[in-house]
Amino acid sequence: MPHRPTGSIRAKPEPHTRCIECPVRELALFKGIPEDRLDWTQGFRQSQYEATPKQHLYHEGQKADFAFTLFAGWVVLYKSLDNGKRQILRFALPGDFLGFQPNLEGPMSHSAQALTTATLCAFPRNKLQSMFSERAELGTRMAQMNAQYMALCQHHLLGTGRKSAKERIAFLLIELFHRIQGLGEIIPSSTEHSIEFPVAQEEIGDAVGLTTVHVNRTLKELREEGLLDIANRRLTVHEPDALAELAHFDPAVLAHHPLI
Amino acid sequence: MPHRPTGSIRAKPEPHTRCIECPVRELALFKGIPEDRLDWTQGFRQSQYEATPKQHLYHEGQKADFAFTLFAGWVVLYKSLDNGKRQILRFALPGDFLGFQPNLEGPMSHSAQALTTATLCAFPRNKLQSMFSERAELGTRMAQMNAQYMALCQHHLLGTGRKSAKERIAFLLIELFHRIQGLGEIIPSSTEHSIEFPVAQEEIGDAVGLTTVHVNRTLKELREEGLLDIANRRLTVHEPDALAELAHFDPAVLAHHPLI
DNA sequence: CGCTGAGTTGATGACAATCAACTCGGGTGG
DNA sequence: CCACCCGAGTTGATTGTCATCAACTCAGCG
Repeated sequence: MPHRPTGSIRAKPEPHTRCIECPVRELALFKGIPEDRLDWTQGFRQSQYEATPKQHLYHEGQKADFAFTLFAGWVVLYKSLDNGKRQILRFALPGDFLGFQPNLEGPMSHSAQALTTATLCAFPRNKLQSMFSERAELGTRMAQMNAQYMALCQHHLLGTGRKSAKERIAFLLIELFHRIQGLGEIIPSSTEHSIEFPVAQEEIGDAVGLTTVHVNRTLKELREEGLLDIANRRLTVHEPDALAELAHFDPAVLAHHPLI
Repeated sequence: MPHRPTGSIRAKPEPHTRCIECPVRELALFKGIPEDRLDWTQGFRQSQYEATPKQHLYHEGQKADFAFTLFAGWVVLYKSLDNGKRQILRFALPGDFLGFQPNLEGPMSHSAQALTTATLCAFPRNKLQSMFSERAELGTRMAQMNAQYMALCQHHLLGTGRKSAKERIAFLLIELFHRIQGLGEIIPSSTEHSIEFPVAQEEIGDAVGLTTVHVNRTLKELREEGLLDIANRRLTVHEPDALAELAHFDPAVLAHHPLI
């Protein structure tokens, strides 16, 4: 599966959401920026984009023009091997920042692909440098967000390295369940026990390092144990506590922490 | 293997190295800070510490008093599972920053343990907050360093998820080889083809997600193929290019990139 | 109505874990 | 000084988890 480009990014038709009324602002990079400075932040925002399912935002190994704040939808970040295998690094959800890396000008270290229709706020990469130098507290905020993503990445590393198939899958599902629940009203269609879940079994496999066949069998086990159900692009978690325990998952790691 | 505390951190006897003469300053958090401001940075530095092999700097799940810049020696960062397994997240080398995470006041997300005698520069965690707000470019620098560590973490995730035992081990070894080589004269005892390597097979296993037995067999294969040798706490890489190719390793990911 | 992509199931095999025994070198204490 | 001890490394035999290959179901859709 080469995971090729499927088109380029298209600007969303006007009107664009303004920073001041942005639903995810307090989750995202501009958290803590005073309201009277939001005209400044808006100046750095090239415009809003809409991506269609399977569309790539940027490609591993190629230079990219933009970094993004995700407004709505799901995006996967992944790395590929030349034998066709891929590893999903992160499921990006609304509020997440995509595309920050040490060398802002260099080729991307990974690819980003929309899983659903996704709305994004685009920042020209060549302006990020001056954005960070003009308002240096953005650097601290970026460091904090990055540290959060790092914590997630480290949890998955622990999982793929040291947990069984069942534990890994359980961890991924309960993690995504909690992350979506944490977004609250921003994701309207979630209920106490279920969330919209536009993730195929193949993607679960690519995230936890298993084949689709084995993911399928493992999901069947979890289903038969009454822990969860996946049907119609919807994940229902019947026993969140039992699932969390099986997965060695602690919801505290997802909490939003102060720093800015 | 419970990996328990093995003592608490001891202050290094005077005199302490001053920031201005710090050998790793340009690799570390204070890169780019003008020389005439280094008295300021020094004010945040509690003091220097010396850790002995196997000693812990902080423990997963417990609060810690300090974050550190590593001066000299090797430190491993790892997470544990209650069944006794552990996953090494990163081998920290001189210049690396240890202990930054989203909630500076909360319990540590992972443990840090010295592999060799290690010299560290300690920052009280409760002062980090004000350090970042007083000189906000430190935030940007921290974000950049974190992004670098993130890239490493993602490479390892790709490895444990999608590569064979041989590829993973090859990757880890060539990565550490290049990182040490990149430190140049700071690590005097390295030569063109060999570096000091205080890493036991058990630690290699904990890093790449394999048992010591399997690490041993795989190292034997690599040795018999003439790619490398490990003996007397020293790693010799006979065929760096072949090893890098086997590992799908690109040295460019370790390059130091500008941002500050 | 047949096509397609995702999901499901079975049979088989490979890779790595596990269990167990043994070597070897460095350090310690008798 | 030597014997013993211990931790790290090495090797063999066996088991188990997950990959691979292949076939088939099923729902959605042109």
